Amino acid sequence: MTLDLPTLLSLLREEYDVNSWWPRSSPFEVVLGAFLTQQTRWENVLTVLDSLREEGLLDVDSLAEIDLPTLEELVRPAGFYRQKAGRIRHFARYLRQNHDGEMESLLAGDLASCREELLSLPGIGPETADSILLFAGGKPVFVAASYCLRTLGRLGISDADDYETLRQEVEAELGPDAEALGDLYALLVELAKDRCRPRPLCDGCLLEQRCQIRT
DNA sequence: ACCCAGGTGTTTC
DNA sequence: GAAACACATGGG
Repeated sequence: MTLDLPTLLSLLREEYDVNSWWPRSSPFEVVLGAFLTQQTRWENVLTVLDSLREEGLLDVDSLAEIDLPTLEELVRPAGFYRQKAGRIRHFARYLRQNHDGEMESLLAGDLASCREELLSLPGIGPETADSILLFAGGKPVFVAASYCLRTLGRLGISDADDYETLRQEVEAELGPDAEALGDLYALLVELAKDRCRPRPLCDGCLLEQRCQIRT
């Protein structure tokens, strides 16, 4: 029996919980999380988001106006703090300058132009752009992270070898269903975190975790 | 002490 | 063009 994407999705939904992924945060907060989580554990991101919230800085104007050294100190627990602080402040300033500080405005256009605009900003690459489109904008895109590429490859579900190919493949197979696309991405990451625990996903289809597999 | 994490940008062959 | 490197803290 071979596994298709909808089947894998329902199997993973039985195994893992995905409710912790951006639990109805504001779109702007999703953006902050998307920057902060780059190459960083989510627990460390929460530390930063919590302290920003505590300081009352979790809004566009505050972060557009904050002085850099202060923001750097707040971002420090999430690593790469100088880069991330600068990029976050730049995003806040850009949003205020070009979209009246409203994420709804940034996310208003068609998918392709939104994506292009996000990708033009410093610190936003494919994964961050698609995370924002999906989790802040509710747009039906798949975040084809390296985890997804590797895991779907190992399962024999996809032979895509680059980000764009896998993204389009999955979007074509699951259809424009933002919830399904988001769950699949989140669940594949949960699966990857749950390393070194071989797990039968279906008859004759054992997913060995990536004990020695590098991302 | 070493390896990795919900990547991106720059430099180098 | 791809590969290699820089960015950096925190937890296993």
